Amino acid sequence: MNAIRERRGAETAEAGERRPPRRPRRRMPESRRGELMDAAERLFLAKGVAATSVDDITTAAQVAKGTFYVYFPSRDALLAALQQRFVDGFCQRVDAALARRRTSDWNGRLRAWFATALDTLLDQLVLHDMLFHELGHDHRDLIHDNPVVTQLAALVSQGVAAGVWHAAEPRYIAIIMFHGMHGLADDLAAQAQSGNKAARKRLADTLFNTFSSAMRPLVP
Amino acid sequence: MNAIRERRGAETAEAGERRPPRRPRRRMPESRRGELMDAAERLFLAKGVAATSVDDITTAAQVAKGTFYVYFPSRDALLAALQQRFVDGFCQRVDAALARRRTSDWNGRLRAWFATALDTLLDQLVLHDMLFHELGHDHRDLIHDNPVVTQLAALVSQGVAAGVWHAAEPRYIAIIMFHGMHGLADDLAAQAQSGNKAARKRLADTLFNTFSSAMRPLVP
Amino acid sequence: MNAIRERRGAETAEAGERRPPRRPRRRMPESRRGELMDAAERLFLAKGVAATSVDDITTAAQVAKGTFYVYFPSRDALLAALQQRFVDGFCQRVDAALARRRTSDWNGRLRAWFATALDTLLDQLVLHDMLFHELGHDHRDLIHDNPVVTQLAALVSQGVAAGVWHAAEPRYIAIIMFHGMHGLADDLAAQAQSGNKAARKRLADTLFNTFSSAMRPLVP
Amino acid sequence: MNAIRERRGAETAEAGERRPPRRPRRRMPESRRGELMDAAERLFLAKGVAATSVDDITTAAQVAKGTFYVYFPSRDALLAALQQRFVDGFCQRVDAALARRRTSDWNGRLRAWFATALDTLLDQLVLHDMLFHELGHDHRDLIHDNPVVTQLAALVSQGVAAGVWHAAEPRYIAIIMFHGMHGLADDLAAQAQSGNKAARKRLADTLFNTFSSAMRPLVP
DNA sequence: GATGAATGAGGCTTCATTCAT
DNA sequence: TATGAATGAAGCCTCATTCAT
Repeated sequence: MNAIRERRGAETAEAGERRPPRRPRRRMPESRRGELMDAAERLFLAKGVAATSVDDITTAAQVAKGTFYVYFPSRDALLAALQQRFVDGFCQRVDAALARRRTSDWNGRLRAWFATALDTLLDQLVLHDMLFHELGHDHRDLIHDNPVVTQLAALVSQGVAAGVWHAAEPRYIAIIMFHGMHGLADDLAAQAQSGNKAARKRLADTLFNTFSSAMRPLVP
Repeated sequence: MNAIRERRGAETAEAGERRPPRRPRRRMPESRRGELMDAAERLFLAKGVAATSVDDITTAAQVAKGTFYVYFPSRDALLAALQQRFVDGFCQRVDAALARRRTSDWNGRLRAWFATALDTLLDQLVLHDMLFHELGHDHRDLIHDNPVVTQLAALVSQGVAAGVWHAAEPRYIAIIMFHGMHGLADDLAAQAQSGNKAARKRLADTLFNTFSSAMRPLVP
Repeated sequence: MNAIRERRGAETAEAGERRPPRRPRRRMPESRRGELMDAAERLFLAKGVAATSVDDITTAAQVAKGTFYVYFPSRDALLAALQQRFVDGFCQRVDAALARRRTSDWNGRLRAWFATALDTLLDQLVLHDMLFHELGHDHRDLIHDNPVVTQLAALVSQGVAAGVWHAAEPRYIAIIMFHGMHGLADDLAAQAQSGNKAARKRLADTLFNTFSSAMRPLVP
Repeated sequence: MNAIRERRGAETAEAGERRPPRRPRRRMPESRRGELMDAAERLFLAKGVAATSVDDITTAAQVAKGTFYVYFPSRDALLAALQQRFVDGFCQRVDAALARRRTSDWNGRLRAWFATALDTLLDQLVLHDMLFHELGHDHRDLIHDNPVVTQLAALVSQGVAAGVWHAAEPRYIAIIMFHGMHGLADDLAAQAQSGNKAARKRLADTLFNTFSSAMRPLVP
């Protein structure tokens, strides 16, 4: 706080015309917090994280600027909340997909992994990039020390243990898979084809073929 | 690239009461632009792209603020120049490495590609990330329409044409290779092992084995 | 700095209509700094320190808001500068007045001290109060560990040593004198009579009589 | 006055993720107003008037923010109430002390005035300064048109009328006394000696001696 | 070419106060 | 009475960029 600059409101008052009536408040308590996050996500997508101000967000969410700070201590806190929400959603979707296959169906699960991850990512690729690339380094660990990579590495290890795959370094393979998948998704998006289902299938197939081939045991 | 330079201290001049008049420096005016780029690169590395102002850059480069705009039309233009410089350097190194192998030595060239790319990237991974991740979306096309990927795709295609490899989608494979390599590099860096030569070798081997295995022709 | 919120100017650009021509800058270099201090002083006097914003100040000084921060690192820094200027001026005036009397003219010098201090204070009493009362405690030491009090205490001590006055605690007396004088000045100002020369004289007389009487040696 | 109270810790509740619902407290509603004043006083002392928000106060008083406005029309009103409470307490203490002396014991009463005023002030000097210096000018009239000064002036006048003292301008003398006493109190506090009983006595003696000497009738 | 004072459009936060419940 | 979510006006400060010298 400043040395002086006494609390406002007092001397600012001057004339008696105290603030005009505001528009109705206290709408349905449908989580103002979630509404702010949604609005922010929409704007980030539309004009970029950097170009979106708190003002933009509150305007879009139809609340007063000050309301933002009722729900988030700072603009950065919103970013973090959005990231967490993204990762949680991603993991949930992939988990669910894998859970629908039998444990012993190794190739089926690997194929499902690629297909679901690709789908999930492409469905909100731009959002993902906004959230995780436009951020400082510190925040990107979420994607590096990723539960997703860990999960994938486990799948590979188990397949290797089961004798269906060969891989000297399961974790490395998992990383290559994850980032390879990511690169393809980016590429598709760069061609404005993220929505192209056939293209997605082709990508998933390429990934599956590439890695199942790469992990083909030497002695069949 | 000469990212490593004098390092004239932290340059944070504490804001003295009255700054002494800067002696008119009569260096080769040719070098000014490069000096600004070097200073910027140093600062970006040290405190991040977003946190570095034009003022910081000119102060570090020991020129007046206005001078910046003599050499760059805008702050963003400097960023672009830095990116270009990075990509050029990367390509040069990889090109040189490949050029040392016989054209027919496909596996040798692929192995060389991985090893060199990994080395080059790891040598300046932080800079790379600053330059290509902390940027708005518009600027990241450099990485998508990447000369590096194109070059790699060509290598794969030629190998396929020569009958030594099998790949239904050479470009996709190239993308997977590039991003897989990238992911491993990031991972190594995340473990603060970027300088570990043995680890680098292991990574390059994994990449080579994975993809040469993935591209193994069905009928040998 | 924020995690993101990339430097402005870039994406804010949007349309090509880059900032409109500004009004002529680079006026006479008649110390913009001093002009800002003067403007601030005027406003502080008129509406109070707390109620005066940086914006008000720059508007009054006819410079852009940003210009303020070219000359002062913060609003508080301006306050400090203003205080220093005030104390310096006060001391100078009183010193000059005392210097015009012979050293041996003890009563003359005491009388001169009261008259000059009262005058100086009353001439800018409101300013003084703004500057030193509306401030946090830390800043008020300027008035406590005051060069003025010290100087006054010295005068008393010397008079005592010379045998013309009696005072067991010269420093205490000096403090009482200083604050008593201050209280009378405040009182006069509270009656909107700060400009009343006759009243000032009466006050100075009262002070002189009171204290010369209080310090009358027991054995004349 | 009950400035010293429970002292429930620093009250800075760290802003937890979700605040637990405050249990509806059913205290004597009568005490609420006083509790708010006490909390405010504690906070003002601890962090300054300007740095203390209504929110801080209600949090410390363990009531909802809105409750504040049930008891005070504005933040300023609280300040005024606090000032009034202070002045009342001061006068009461001094009155009580004077009442213990015989009316005709002029010097005894003057001495008692100095001693009591000094004690009272020093006991809560910081609070006094917060309340009366950190305020805008408008509010400081309480100290100018001071009941304390008025009371003191009356004492002097009566003493003069009784022929025991000489003073051309009783009111001026009273002002000088009051502010001189104040200055000495500040000085003692500035040396962190407010609690030093011996020092207080010395100050009171100095004041009494100074002024009884100053008011010594010319013809004894 | 160089310079650096000046600009002014924002950005982020804070907080006194209101009012539906 | 009591509550606390919501408000929105202001405030301070940053910084890319311009331009007279």
